[in-house]
Amino acid sequence: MLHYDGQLAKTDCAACPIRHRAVCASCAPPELARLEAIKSYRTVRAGEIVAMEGGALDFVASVVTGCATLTRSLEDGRTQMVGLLMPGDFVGRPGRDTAPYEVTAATDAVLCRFARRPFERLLEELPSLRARLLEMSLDELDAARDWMLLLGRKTAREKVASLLMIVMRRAAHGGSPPRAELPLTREAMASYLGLTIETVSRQMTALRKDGVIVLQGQRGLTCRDLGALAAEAGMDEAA
Amino acid sequence: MLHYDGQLAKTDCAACPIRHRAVCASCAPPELARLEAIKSYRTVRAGEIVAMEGGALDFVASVVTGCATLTRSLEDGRTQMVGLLMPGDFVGRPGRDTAPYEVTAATDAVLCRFARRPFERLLEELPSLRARLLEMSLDELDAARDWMLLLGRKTAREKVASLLMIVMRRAAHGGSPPRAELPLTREAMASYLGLTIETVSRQMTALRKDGVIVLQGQRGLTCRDLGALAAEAGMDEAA
DNA sequence: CGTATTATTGATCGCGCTCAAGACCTGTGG
DNA sequence: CCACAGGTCTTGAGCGCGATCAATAATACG
Repeated sequence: MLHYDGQLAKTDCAACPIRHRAVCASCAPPELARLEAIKSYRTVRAGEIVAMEGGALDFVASVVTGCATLTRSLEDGRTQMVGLLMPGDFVGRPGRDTAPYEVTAATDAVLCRFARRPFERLLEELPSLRARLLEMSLDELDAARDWMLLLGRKTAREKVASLLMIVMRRAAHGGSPPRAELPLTREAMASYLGLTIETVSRQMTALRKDGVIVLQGQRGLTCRDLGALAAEAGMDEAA
Repeated sequence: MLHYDGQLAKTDCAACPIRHRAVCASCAPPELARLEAIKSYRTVRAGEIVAMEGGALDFVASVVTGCATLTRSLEDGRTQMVGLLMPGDFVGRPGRDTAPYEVTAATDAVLCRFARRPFERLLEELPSLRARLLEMSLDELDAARDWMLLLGRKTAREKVASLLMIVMRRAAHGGSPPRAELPLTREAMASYLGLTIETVSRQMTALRKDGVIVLQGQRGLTCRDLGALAAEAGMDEAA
């Protein structure tokens, strides 16, 4: 994983690791220059709250490195993760000035931030930016709907396997056998899956004992047979 | 509820009941004319499948009257509703030609359809159309995230109360006490909530016996105290 | 080292599912 | 009018999955 601390302000967009995936992906160089003029990087530490549920959100941002989560809560403290943001993903909502959910850094992370107002103006002026944001929003919506199927109908074992599949797809360093570092604590996994920490832990143990996965320490994850994991997850094998 | 059968082809957009809410809401008259040139109405009967999961979807549409649902399924038949479309809501996904979920009419419904290709071209040419679709997609995403909190963390009683709140907000005929017709069968409610039919039925009975709601027949619903219902749902009272 | 945090494992409980029966509602035909 | 069928909804009895409560183990950090 790249570390930008210190030299971040100097990084230009052409060298950005998420140049081709983020909201700016389809901007041509002149458009990119407009965005670059209003951007600023911000490093946040694991656990840091970036925006409060119901609080002001006067910027939007792309996740450059690391991992952030969106969570919603009930008054009595029950919480549910409603978004998992990986590098390239977009935070914030143009046209609204308060956050409907809490945004938290799951790991140390770097954000590429834009003040909301100037970004909204650019959104009106740059068709490729608007088109890309629409495309990303529709992808998010599809992902949210898959997630709803998971929350509503899958068993605990299927839920855990599904999350591991998602992580392997998005965070696996290429290599054989496929390997990844879990960006989430057990608590965050439980929040994602609508389960308790204990149940997540038990299912991880069960998948390990059944030979579906191998764990290295608390975060390391290897899976020799992604097809078997997908089957446990009740997903199409189209990994 | 309005019935358009027969005279549908003649209805012009200016008289459309969803003119100010649908994807066309922010189009000026000249833009509207472009849309009007490619639209066609389609009436579907309750229960009719509009698009198959994984099947071709060569059109997009607005729901004019009635109610449609989006559902995703696991291979063994478990299904979860992932979208509930009321008048004004948008069906389909520009830029993708297969449906990632099944689209079904929950009640008799009227759709205002646009062939996908021509609609995509208009999307590129009409900024107000694109802006409105982006806004609607972001609203859908927020709604999906609320729904995820419901699926992951709410009890059966809270889930049922939440659904009744949503219906009262969106479908209640103004009047005191607030009254609405449920557009969903018990089966559809269960699919929405990630519950079984039996549990939905039991919770409806419990809410009735506790005086929170009054049922007229199988579909009629009256609620004298929306605040009490919101409290049962674990929602903010901002109805 | 000691302390705090995070993860695992065990024992028990209870909510919502399953299986089953019966009630109600609607339409059809005699 | 009733008889019957097919569907939808309600109600009951019992069970099992995942939650809860509790203790222990592993890891991180001063």
